[in-house]
Amino acid sequence: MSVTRVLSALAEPVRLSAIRIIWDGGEHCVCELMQRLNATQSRMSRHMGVLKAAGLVVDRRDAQWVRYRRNPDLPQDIVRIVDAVLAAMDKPGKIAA
Amino acid sequence: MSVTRVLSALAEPVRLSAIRIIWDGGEHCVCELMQRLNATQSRMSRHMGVLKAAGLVVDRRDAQWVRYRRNPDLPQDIVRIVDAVLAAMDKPGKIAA
DNA sequence: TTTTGATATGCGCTTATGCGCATACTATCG
DNA sequence: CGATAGTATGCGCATAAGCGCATATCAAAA
Repeated sequence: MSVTRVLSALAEPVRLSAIRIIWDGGEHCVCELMQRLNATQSRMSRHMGVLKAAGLVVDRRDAQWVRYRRNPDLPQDIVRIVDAVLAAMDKPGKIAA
Repeated sequence: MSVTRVLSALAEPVRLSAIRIIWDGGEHCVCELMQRLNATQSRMSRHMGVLKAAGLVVDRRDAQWVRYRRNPDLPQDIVRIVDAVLAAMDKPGKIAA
C-alpha cells in the first residue's frame, strides 16, 4: 500500500470518477461503470485493474459480472486521502475529474 | 487548479519529498532540495517546475537563488489533500515517498 | 568585464502510460 | 453442447514522463 501508488491511481480522470462512484459503498460491475463513464470495455477493465492493484478496490465474481467495491480494509490514512480528493472534486470551479 | 493535475504532481517520489520539505512553510532553494533529495540539478529543477505548474508552490528570485515556498493562496480543499498525503507518508509501513 | 555560482532549458533517449482491436476466458441460458 | 453476455488480456501503437548531458540565462562578485 504505497502512497505514491495510490496517488498515481487517482491521478487519472476515468479512474477518479470510478472511485467517486464506487465510494458510495455499493458494488458496481464494469458494465455499469463503462456506461456511466463513457468508456470502452477494455479501457474500463484496465483502469479498474489499476485501482485494484493500488489496493483501493476489491472485486468479486458474481455470475458473469465482476463487482467492484471499495476495499473495506483500506488504512485510515489512505481513506483520508481519497475523501479529501473527492471533496475537492465537488467544489465549484473544478471540472469533474 | 485541477485536482488531477495536483495528484499527478504528487505522485512522484522526489516531488512528494520536496513538498514534504517545503511544507514547513519556509523557503528552499533548488540547491538545498537537490542535496537533501539526492537529485541532479536539472532533475530537481524540472520537478520543481511541475510542482509550480500544478500550483502547489511559488518561486521567487533572490540573487542567484530561486526560493520555492508553499503557495499561500492554495485553496483549502487542495491543502487538505496535501496534508492527508503527508500524514499518510509518516505512518509506519510506508516508505518515504 | 570576466568569472563564478545557481537555475532553467533544448535535445535525444529510454521507459511508462493509455488506448483500441481482437481474442480468450468465465458463467449463464437455451 | 452451442450461443450469448460480461470481463480480462495479449499485442501494437502513440503519446507522455523522466532522465542526463550540455548549454543558456541570470545575478553577484572579483
